[in-house]
Amino acid sequence: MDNNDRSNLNQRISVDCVIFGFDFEKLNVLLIKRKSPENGRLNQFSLPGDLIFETENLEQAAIRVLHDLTGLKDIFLEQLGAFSVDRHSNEEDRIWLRAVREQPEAHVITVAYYALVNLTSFELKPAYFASSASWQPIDEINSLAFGHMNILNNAHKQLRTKLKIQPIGFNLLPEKFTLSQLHKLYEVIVGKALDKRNFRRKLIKLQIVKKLDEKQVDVPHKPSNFYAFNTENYRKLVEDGFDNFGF
Amino acid sequence: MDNNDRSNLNQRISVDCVIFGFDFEKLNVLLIKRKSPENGRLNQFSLPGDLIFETENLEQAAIRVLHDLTGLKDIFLEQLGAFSVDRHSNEEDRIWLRAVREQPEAHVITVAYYALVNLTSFELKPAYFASSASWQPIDEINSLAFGHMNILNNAHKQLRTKLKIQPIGFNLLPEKFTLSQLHKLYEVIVGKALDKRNFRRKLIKLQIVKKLDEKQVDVPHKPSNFYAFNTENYRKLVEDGFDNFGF
DNA sequence: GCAAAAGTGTTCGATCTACACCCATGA
DNA sequence: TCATGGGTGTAGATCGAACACTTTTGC
Repeated sequence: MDNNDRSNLNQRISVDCVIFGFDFEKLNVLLIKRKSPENGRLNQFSLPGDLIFETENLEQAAIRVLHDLTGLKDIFLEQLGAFSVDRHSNEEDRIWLRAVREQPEAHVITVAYYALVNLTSFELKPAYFASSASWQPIDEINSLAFGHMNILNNAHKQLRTKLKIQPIGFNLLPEKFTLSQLHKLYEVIVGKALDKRNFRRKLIKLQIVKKLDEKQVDVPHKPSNFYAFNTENYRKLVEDGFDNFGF
Repeated sequence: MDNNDRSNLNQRISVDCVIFGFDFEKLNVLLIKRKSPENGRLNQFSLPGDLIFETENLEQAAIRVLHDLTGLKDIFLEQLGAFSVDRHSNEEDRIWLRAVREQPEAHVITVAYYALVNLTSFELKPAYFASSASWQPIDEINSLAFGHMNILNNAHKQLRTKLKIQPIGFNLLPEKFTLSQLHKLYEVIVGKALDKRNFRRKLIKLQIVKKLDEKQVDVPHKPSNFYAFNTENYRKLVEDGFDNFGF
C-alpha cells in the first residue's frame, strides 16, 4: 500500500486506535498531533487514526495505522465499535477538517479499535498522519479533539471489563515479567488494591504463567523470579468455556 | 423523517439490527426479505437494515429501522460493532445490490445493533425496506444474505456473554412474568439446564424481582405467581459495580 | 384421582477474603 | 546493618452445586 497516494480514500469512514501501553507504573495511551497544511493549527491531542482506503477493510486500516506508528505487526487488536465523528462542537476541529478533508462537512463515522502493546519493545516512528506522537498517562488526559475523549473512555471501560474475563493483560508486558509487574498492572487497570497472596494463588491455580529459571539482577532487594505467559493452558481454559478471570 | 425521500442516503454506511424475541419456548430472531424492484429476486432472508440518512446518526438510524418494523420505541438497543458488507461471495446479493443501490460496487460498511423485545407486545408492520418479516428460531437459521450470518453469530455470543453479567433478559419478557418463564429464558440463552432452586435463590438474594399479588389463572396445574423486574434495585446493583449475574 | 408444573431447604466442597512475617539483595 | 521489595500459609465466611418431595390446580 502506497500511503502517499491519498486519492483513493473513502471520505466517509475512518479508523481511530486507542493504543494502551504499560510502563510498570501507569497505564498510558499513545496520542498524536495531527498533521495539517498550516502547521500547528490543530493544537489538541487526538487518537491516531486515518480515513480508510477504498481497497482495505476496517481491520486492515487499523493494522496499517498501528504499523505506521509503531513498526509493529501482530498486535493485540479489538474493535470497540463505530462512533459518529463530532464535527460541530469544536471550532478548532472544524478548521482542521476544512483544511485537510475533501468533504469537510460530510457525515463521517469512525470505527474505533483498541490495542495492547508492550511499550518497551519499540520506538515511536513518525507517521504520515501525525506530526508528533507521545505516550501519556491515561489519568492525565482530560480532553481530546474530535470527540475522541468519548472513544477513550469507552476503550478504558472495555479494557477493565475484558481484563476480568480474559487474561489479555499479558499483551502489555514483555515476554518475561515478574509477578509483581503483573500484579501492579492489574491494580492499575482494575483500579483498586489487590491482595498479593490471593493474586498469586489464583495465577498458580489457573496455571496461566510458568516460572522461568531466571531472576532479576542488580536490584537492591530480593530478586524476583521471571515468569512467562502459558499460551497452551490459556487456550485450554478458553476452550473449556472459562469466562471469569475473577479479580 | 420522510422515509420516502430516499435521495438523502449515505451510500456508504448502513445499519443492521438483530432483533431478539422470546416466545417462552425458544429464542427467535426477526428476519426480513428485502424489497427489490423485480419482486422475488432476493430469496434469502436477511437482517432488517437500511442505509443511513445523511441527517441522522447511527443509533437514530437503528431506532428508525426498529420503529418502522415493530412500531415500538424505547427498545433495549446496543451496538455490536462495524462490519464490512460482503459484496463478493454471493451472486444473488450482487444482483440485488446492482438493482437497488446507487453505488452497487462501493465499499459499504454496516454497523450492527442488537435489540431485545417482548414479542407478544406488538404485531409486525410492513416496512419500506422489507417485503416480508417473520420470527424464526435462532437454532433453525443456517444462512443469511450479505454475510449477515456472521453478524447474527456475533450478536448471539454477545447476548450470552452479557446476560451473565447484567440482567438484560428482562427486556425479552412482558412486565409481569413467572419465575419459570424467566428460568426457561436463561436456560435457552445460556444453553444449559439450570437448577431451579439455585436459580430462584439467586434472584431472591439479588432482589431484582418483586413478587406481585397476582397468580396465573386457568392453568391445569398449581398456578404460578407473577413477578416484575425491580428497576430500583437493579440500578443500585449496577452503581455498586456489580458485574456478575452469575449463571 | 391423576397429570402437570410450582414451590421449597439442606449439606458439602470450593472459593474468596483478610491478614503478618521472614528472605535475599545492593548500598 | 539497613532499606527495599519478594515471597509465603491459614482460618473463617461466603458461595455454588447437587439433590427430592409436597402443593395446587384443571380435567
